[in-house]
Parts: sequence; C-alpha cells; structure tokens
Amino acid sequence: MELFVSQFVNKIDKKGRVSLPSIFRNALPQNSKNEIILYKSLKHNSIEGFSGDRIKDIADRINKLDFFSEDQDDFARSILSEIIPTNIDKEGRFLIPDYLKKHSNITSEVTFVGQGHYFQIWEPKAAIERQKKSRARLIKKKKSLSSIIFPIQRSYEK
Amino acid sequence: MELFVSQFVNKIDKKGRVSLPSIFRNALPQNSKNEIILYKSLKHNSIEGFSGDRIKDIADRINKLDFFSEDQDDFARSILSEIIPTNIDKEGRFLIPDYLKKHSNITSEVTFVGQGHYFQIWEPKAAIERQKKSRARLIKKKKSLSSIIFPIQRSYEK
DNA sequence: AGTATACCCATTGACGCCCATATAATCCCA
DNA sequence: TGGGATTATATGGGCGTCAATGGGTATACT
Repeated sequence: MELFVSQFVNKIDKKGRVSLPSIFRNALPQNSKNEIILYKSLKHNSIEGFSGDRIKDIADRINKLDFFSEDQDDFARSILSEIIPTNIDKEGRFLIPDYLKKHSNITSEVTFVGQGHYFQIWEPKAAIERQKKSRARLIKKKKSLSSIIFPIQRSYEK
Repeated sequence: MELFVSQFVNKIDKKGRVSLPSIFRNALPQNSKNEIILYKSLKHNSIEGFSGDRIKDIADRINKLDFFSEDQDDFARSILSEIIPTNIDKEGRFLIPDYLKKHSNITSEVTFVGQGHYFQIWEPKAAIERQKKSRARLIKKKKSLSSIIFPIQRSYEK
C-alpha cells in the first residue's frame, strides 16, 4: 500500500534536516525514493508534500492547455514555479526551505500528517489546533461516516 | 528530471554573467548542456528560454495557430526572428543580451521561474507582482490548483 | 587598439555523503 | 513465551564536493 497515513513528530537538527517518517518513505514509489515535492499549502499555514514522480503528470496536464493562453501561464506560474523538489539523503532526511518554514512558523520540530496521497508538515502546536477544529467541524456538520468513505466523485474540469 | 520547476534569484556580475540555476542546468538534455534559447515573452515584460535542442517546439506551437491569421504572422515574426541562442560557460553562466534586459527592466538581479518545459527570467520585483496576479486570476476564475495537482484520487499502481 | 566573450582559477557557504550512537522495534530460539 | 540478540529509526557530527560569485587573462572580432 502506498498511502501516507498516521501522524509523527520529528525534530529539525542544527543543519536543518528532518527525518521523513519511515512509513512515509516506504509509501514513496520505488523509482523515486530520494526525492519529494514540497509547496505551500493553499489553505493553511502548513506545507504539503508528495512523491517526486508526480511532477511529470502535473506538467503534462498544464501543457495540454493552449500554450498562448493565460490559463496555461497562470497554472504554470502558480504550480510549477512554486513547487520545490527536495532530496532525501541516505538516512531519510531532507531540508525544508526557509521560506516554507516561515510560512508555517516552523522552528525546531514538525508534525507530519498523512493525508492519503499527500502529506502535510505543520508546526506541532498548529497541527493540534488544526486537528481539533477539523474534528469539531465534522461533528457540527454531522457528516455521516458513509459520506466520508464514499464521497461524491466530482470531475475536476469545472 | 527534465522539467524546469521552482524559482531562484541570482545576481548579474560586472561582466553581465548570470548563473543558470543548477537544477535548470540539469534539466537540459545531455547533448546540449551548453546552450539555451532566449526570446522575448509575448505576454509579459520577461524573457523566456528553453533548451537549445527544442527550437522545434516553439515553431510547432506557432504553426498550430491558424496559418492565415494575423496572429500567426505576428508570432512568427516576433518570436522566430528574434530568437537568440546563448552559450553557457563552464561555470554554468551565460550572458543576457542588452535588448532583452531592457525589455524586461533587468539590472542587477534576476528571478528564474520554472514553467515546466520552459522557464522565464524576470526582474525580481516584477516576478513577485506577476505571481500575485496569476494566483488572483485563477481564484477569480474559480480554477482550483489542487484540481491540477490531484485531479483524481486514484491508486498508484498501474 | 578597443570592446566583447570565453577560459581558467579562487573563494565562500551550502549541501550531500559517510560514519556513529541511542533508543525503539522486531526477531528468534531455548 | 520470555528475554537476550539483532535490526531499524531518529538523530548527531565530520568533511569533501558543488553551486554561486568574483576576477584575471587570453583570444577574437571590428
């Protein structure tokens, strides 16, 4: 299985390195175990990440748009130029770029949060806050379990 | 990876040289690591560039436009006639022609912007402006970025 | 000669690679 | 099944290499 699940708190060392949790490493595809993609979350003060082998798909999708269209340019600008490929060393560690740390108020520790096909990196306290809110919101909305397990598939074109 | 992604701000030295970011150099095909093509962007006050062996790409894109349209003629004239092949030295640096600098208001620093199969070179402040506008336009059109990053939640195995 | 460009060498700071250790998890056999 | 032995994971640190940048000099073109 190749999903990012569960939650882990790891330390950032003096050199700025963090260990990607072991089971997240195992969730990466065999052909690209030594690279992940990071980018600012669009919704929170957190970082999101996923496996490096997905960039091509993303680029392909963007390139299918008309080269001379504004959309093509906007998507490329907002996604391709904003993502950061990051190398994972032999010990499974990687560096978080400074501006991403600032964006998410990360200093000495981070919380990795599995989100299935991607994961998030939070400042630990913010991660706890976020979780409380998430849960509260779900309860308030009285979402049924089935709606979460079998969400309505919506097309992504519109 | 043969895609141009991320952004980098580099300095122009007294001799007018700029380092092409290392990962952009790596994105160039092995057979033509020492040449890139530069040209004026049609959409912005910026420079666009890509690998030397992909001139055909831009020609193809222009040719996809209606052959008899004014646009086709204009594009062909303004791009193909002004394309500049530029050499990259052993340290990975190259020279930006003066008229391209003027076109994009570049003086002492530039921002390299990865756009997938090509990249852009901007005056740093203009690059930031541009980024904000791109994002705003996508939001206004209600185009979701995650729809491009995570179009369908499908499993990885083929 | 004068301007421009390529090649060579140097410096600095960042990053990757390697080795080490402590704690946690897993194994394995009596 | 208990508990020592083995392995894995998170973490620390040394050190060589590379990227970005600066500058000197040879070569070329006009």
